Amino acid sequence: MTADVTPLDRRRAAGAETRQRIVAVAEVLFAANGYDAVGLRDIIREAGINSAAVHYHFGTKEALFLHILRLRAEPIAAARMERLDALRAREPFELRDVIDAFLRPALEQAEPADPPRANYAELRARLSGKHEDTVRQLLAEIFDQSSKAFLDAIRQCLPDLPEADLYYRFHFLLGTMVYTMANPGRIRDLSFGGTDPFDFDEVLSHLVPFIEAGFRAAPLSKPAKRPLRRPAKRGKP
Amino acid sequence: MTADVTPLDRRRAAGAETRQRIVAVAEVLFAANGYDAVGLRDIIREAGINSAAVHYHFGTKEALFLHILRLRAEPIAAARMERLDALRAREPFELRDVIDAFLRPALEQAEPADPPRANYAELRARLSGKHEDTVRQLLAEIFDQSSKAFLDAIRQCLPDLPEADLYYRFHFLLGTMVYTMANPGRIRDLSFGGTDPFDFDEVLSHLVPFIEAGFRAAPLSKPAKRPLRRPAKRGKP
DNA sequence: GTCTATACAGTGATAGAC
DNA sequence: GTCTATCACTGTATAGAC
Repeated sequence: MTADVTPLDRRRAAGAETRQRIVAVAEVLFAANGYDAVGLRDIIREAGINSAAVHYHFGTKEALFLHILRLRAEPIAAARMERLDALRAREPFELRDVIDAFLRPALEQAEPADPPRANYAELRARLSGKHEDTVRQLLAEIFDQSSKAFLDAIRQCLPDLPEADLYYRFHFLLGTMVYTMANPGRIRDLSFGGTDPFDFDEVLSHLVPFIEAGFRAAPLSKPAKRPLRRPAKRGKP
Repeated sequence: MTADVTPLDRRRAAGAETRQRIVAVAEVLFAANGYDAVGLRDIIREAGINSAAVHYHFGTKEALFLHILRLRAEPIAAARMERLDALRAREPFELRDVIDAFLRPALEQAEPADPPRANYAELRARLSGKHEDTVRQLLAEIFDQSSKAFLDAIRQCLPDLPEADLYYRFHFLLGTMVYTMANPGRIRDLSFGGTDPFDFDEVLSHLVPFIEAGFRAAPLSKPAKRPLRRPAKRGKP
């Protein structure tokens, strides 16, 4: 039985372990120093392997990064859907709970972990503009489904809000979220140390009411260029 | 008189022209392709000069980029102060006008120009994370004065808003602004072409009411330092 | 003072031996 | 499946012409 472990099996096992070690080392370095500041040679030194091993397992440095980014982004999308399903289970739900369900999974990840790992915000923020298109495509693939589900939920809470306003305001929601996650400590600087560096529970307690009020602002309903179409009260297409 | 033009003067004039051409070429390339995607060799080829000329005038590629960024950022800060002064000349002013005065100069720059030039949002967005600290320092130097003036103006409009809430909400304001400027066309994607790609006047007409409503939301008015800590609500053993 | 020619140490990627 | 050797390319630095 034990003799069934062939040299090939042992190599495969070693390969899988090498792969894991590359990811573990790379994600910490990327998150701490940024994509461009980390050379492949830094990764291979820390992981005790050869440069070609990275290329064998992941192809390119960019692909390695995207692999890690996906690793941290997918749980966020999943957690959002889970929370939204929980809300839908006990309708009617409140707008603020929908907003909270969307934001919390993303902000939670910024908490420090042991063993240290990257979080989505750090990775997303520290990527150079060169790979913008690839990243945008990856994130669209991961987040589009849940984003659409949340747009539906918000629309359900605000049936009188014109579609254009809904999309604009969801866009603004994304802006505050990304900026807040990408700039922890920024609030502290502005306020001369008056607020906590990054307590995601406190951030959420400020962010959710802000966004909710924004969503509840009077819609534009401007008679100008293009009269905005009424959403036609779509319940289910 | 005309004989007073020495060879040195001619060299200086030529030098200034070279400097200008470097900036003109570099800012278009940077804005279009991103910092990392543009090599110094792309710039020198397009400008018809040698690589050491760039090194002579600006020292490093990063310094050249920061020079251009400053060139586009400073007018924004100046325009903000100008608009705020105009508001203060006819007090009392409205919160929405303060917000508009802050956002409009930044968004206006995104309009296309001829000859083509970079705008602040493109430059800021397309920089890699490697130079984050340097950029943050530069932008702080440029924007801190006007930001503080606007914080004062907002505080004047909302005298009952606690300081912590003020800073948080100003931070959220920055987030929506940066994200919107950095992602023109993002709204169009979300809404399947329902809204304009980048009409800064339309964007402002949506953004200003959203932000104003956020600022006017009920403050947290938390009694203790840390009331948000749920003592032992953890359902996990 | 301004700029050209040239060289240098670093990067990510790759071919091919083992 | 893993490694050595090497590639083309990057940003930077220096010497020296004008």
